[in-house]
Amino acid sequence: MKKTSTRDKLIHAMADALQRKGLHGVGLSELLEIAGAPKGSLYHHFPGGKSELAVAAIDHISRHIDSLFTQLFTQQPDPLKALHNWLQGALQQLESSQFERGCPLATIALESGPEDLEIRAALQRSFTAVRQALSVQLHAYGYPSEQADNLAALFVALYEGGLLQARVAGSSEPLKRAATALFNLTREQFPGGVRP
Amino acid sequence: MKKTSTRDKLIHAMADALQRKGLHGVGLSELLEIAGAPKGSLYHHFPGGKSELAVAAIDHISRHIDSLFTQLFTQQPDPLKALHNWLQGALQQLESSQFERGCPLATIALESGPEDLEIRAALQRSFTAVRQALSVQLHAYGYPSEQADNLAALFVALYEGGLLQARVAGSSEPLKRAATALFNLTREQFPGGVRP
DNA sequence: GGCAAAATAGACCGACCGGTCTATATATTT
DNA sequence: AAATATATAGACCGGTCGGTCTATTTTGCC
Repeated sequence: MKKTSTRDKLIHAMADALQRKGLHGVGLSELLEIAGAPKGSLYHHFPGGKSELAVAAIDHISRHIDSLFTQLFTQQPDPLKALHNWLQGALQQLESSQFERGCPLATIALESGPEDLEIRAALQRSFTAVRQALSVQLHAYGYPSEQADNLAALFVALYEGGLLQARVAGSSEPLKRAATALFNLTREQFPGGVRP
Repeated sequence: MKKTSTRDKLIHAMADALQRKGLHGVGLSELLEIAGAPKGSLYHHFPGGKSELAVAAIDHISRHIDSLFTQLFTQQPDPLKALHNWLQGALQQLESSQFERGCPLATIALESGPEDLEIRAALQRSFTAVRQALSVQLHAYGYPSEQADNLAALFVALYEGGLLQARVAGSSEPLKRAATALFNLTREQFPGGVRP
């Protein structure tokens, strides 16, 4: 019953590879084998080759994050708690993959150079959107927009930096510790959990 | 007057490449050209090839960070201010390189898989040492050791996640915002700048 | 000076890289 | 059914990858 188009299978294969090993870490042959597609299909759907596929995968991931956020913030209106849930989810994914699957965009973000114009543009869009979405929620929660922007950047940094550390450590401890520190700080800012 | 040994030139070339493009992003030929050395020298000094050189570079970088820390914490006994200086330095390096030079260990940290045993071990050592050094300073400053550990992990996350965001954005703003948010939070914890 | 160890030098190798190209099959449209 | 666009299929290519190997030069030591 799976009607997954070849195009989508390619995008998924690339997205998965990006999360696990990054752009330079996967070869086309590996990608094609996973997707179960021949080379012709790749260059039919993505004439720009590997990097065009990467851009498509980044966009796909970005949309996924977006829908995940709306889901999280709907289930849990307190954005700090929603953010906590977000980190929990990321952590679980990391653990259940033996610390292989971190942030799906981080590796290619660091691998890409200024010459990778479109990849960089896609990444920039995605990260900006994430910070924006977070900031909106924090602002609605009561933070002045300047503070909300700052806090949004800090949360993304916590996510990226925490996952990176956890991956290297082969343990969730660093991310848990960093998250605890940040949540304690924000909690102390609003003692009793009441917002200003 | 330069007495730099070939071995050191190779390590430096690799360290620089790791910071700019990561392990998969550089070829041996490029490395050798930068170092001004032939292939024979590489495999003479590092029989394990590229990855052994990478380990040596990671260790080198780790030692560098270590000495940078002792310097920073000596100049500025208040660890929060020292940490601020640390971020300032990283930011300046990032800016003055057109956002090419971020954390020298982050890219390879994300690229490496569990199969890269020694690289992972070297990275783990290095990150653990950094957190440890930070924690010690925070503890000496008055934080209970548990909190100090947590805060150390958070600061490293801020550094890694902030640099990553700044790199993608092509702007220091995300890191500056994240840092501002964190320093405001820690400042509010000790109103007036006095510790508990 | 003579000799061994260390280091430099680079030709060479097979494997794999991303990418191109032609041929065939499958829908879609008329 | 014929014609046309869309998609699949994979052989093939030049270039580069990391790595090996032999030859030569430089260094340190007696």
